[in-house]
Amino acid sequence: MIDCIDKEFYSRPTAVVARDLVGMKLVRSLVVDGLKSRLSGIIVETEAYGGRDDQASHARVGLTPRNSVMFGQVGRAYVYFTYGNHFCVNVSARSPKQPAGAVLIRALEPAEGIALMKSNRNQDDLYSLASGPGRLTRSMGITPTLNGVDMTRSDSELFIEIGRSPRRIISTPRIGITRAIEKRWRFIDPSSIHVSRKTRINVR
DNA sequence: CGCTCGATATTCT
DNA sequence: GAATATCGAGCGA
Repeated sequence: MIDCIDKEFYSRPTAVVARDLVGMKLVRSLVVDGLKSRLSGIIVETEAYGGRDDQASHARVGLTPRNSVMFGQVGRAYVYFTYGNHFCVNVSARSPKQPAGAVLIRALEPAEGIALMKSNRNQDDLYSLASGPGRLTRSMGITPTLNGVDMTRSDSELFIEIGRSPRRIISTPRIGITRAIEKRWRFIDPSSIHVSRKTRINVR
């Protein structure tokens, strides 16, 4: 029996959830050529995004069609399209007192279904497969059709399991934003090389 | 290796 | 019209 992370885990302050998700396993269940397949990776980089009080968050402007998952039930997938090319995946998480929040998953260390992930990315280099939010959604076949999916159920197409304990977790300012850069709400496992280029530069 | 640029949805100004 | 929770191609050093 494998543990799927439950709603209680996500019903805590978003930054705490973001930190605790490092080391957990993101699982994508899909059907390829009539066969049920499983893709997974250990989460090695996350970022927390809050509500009105977080000027870097999509939720800072209040509820819109795009960010509605951030205001809904915790433990749901928030998938959005960005920069004209890429998808990013978050899981909604927040303290019960807060109106909105989500954790952006920024990098994975590939675990299961690596051959299919390589095929999805048209890329053979293991270290480039899921080292970045746009890369990991592509390698795992995550698109906005999964927006709103309940990630606390192991029969969902996308969910998170207990993984391993990272040796160490570092926090730094978030990447690719211009507002609220003082918040150190990015969490990474610095022992993993499966991280974005920008991350590595920052850690060094 | 580092820099610039294109892709172009959603939202903001 | 401009900015954005990004990535990879193309180019020059």
